[in-house]
Amino acid sequence: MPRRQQPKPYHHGNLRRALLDATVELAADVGAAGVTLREAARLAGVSQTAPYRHFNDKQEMLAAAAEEGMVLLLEALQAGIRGAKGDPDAELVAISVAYVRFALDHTRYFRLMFGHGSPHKSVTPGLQQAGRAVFQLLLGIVARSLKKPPADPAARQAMFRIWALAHGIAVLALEKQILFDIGTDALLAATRQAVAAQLPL
Amino acid sequence: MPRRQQPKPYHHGNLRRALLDATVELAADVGAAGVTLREAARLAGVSQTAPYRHFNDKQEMLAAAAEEGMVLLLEALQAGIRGAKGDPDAELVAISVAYVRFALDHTRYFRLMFGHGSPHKSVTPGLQQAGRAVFQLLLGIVARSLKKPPADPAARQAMFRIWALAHGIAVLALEKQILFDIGTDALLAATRQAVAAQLPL
DNA sequence: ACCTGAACACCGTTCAAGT
DNA sequence: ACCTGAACACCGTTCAAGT
Repeated sequence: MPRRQQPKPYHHGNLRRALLDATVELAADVGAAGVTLREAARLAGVSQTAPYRHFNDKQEMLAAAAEEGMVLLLEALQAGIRGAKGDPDAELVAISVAYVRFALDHTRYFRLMFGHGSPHKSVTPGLQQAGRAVFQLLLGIVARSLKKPPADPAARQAMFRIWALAHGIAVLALEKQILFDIGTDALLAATRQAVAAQLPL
Repeated sequence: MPRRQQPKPYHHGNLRRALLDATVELAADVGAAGVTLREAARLAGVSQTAPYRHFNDKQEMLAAAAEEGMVLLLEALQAGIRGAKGDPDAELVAISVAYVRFALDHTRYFRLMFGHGSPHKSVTPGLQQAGRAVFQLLLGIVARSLKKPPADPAARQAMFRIWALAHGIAVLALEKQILFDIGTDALLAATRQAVAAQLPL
């Protein structure tokens, strides 16, 4: 989506939006590490210090963009489990596949959220909260699969195993640590298979 | 290990060594992203441009340090499987646990190798080769477990699942994406359990 | 309220020069 | 061979100032 080339009034109109778009754009290759406050300002057609009107510093700008990505991830995961109505084990496979698929489909956001230079979740309450929502969604399914309360240590451990599996696949795929080629379909199939092998928890 | 405060002759003696030590030191917190050529030179007690005598650029310095870490990892993995003499499945559990343990014990190296700003394996032939050796070690075990040749796609897929699992656990643990606390022993136990659940491949 | 421009202390890298 | 010092084009961030 290319941004309009307006006659450029003194007030930008929606600078915050433009800066967040620029942030995601710049994160495409290297992740948050490739994002520069000055370059984002340039893309938004604004002076180098204008971003400070909207964010206290670079970390907050990154965190705001990562938060948007986290909300997108949450929605993708929720949509993913919709197919497996009710059955927790089917939901676990579906949510894991959705996680890896999100990493492949929204690479720029995923890199921004988890790649090089990504902001710590503690930077912003909003980012932390969005991360917690994803966490809770997964934990809830695991708990139902185990028929234990979410607070149970066993549930947390099991959740961690599933998450680590999906996250590990996504990260290795994105960072090209995979020394052999593997297509999208094969990757999703591998995810399905790997998670299924963990069941029943 | 604190470096000696010598009378500082014109020629450093072992600048390359000192720079690599400084690199690992600086990577402790944030990973390679926290490494600065100038700061490494300062730690080595040398001018800002002296590192260019030993490395073509910053990436090569990072890659050289990462390569040393990769060799350490390889040795740790080899030592890890020594206990499970011969049995491939026991070796798979052992190598995965050794992988996660390395991440916890040699955090600075692991962050440097896989964390924020880590050098691409393609930067240096040495780093690429060291990475490949780790890859081959794991692939060999998986192939023996499956009783298939290492070149078989099924072996590669299975290897990828095991690696992703161990890597995912290590990464989540280090990046503190874990929103709950979990001790070292529990983490290694979770690794053991998660890998064992994948067996037989 | 919102944005600019100069300034400061940092980078990585280059290049001529010193021993 | 090995190292220095000045220089260049970049950063993030601050601060006084403009509209």
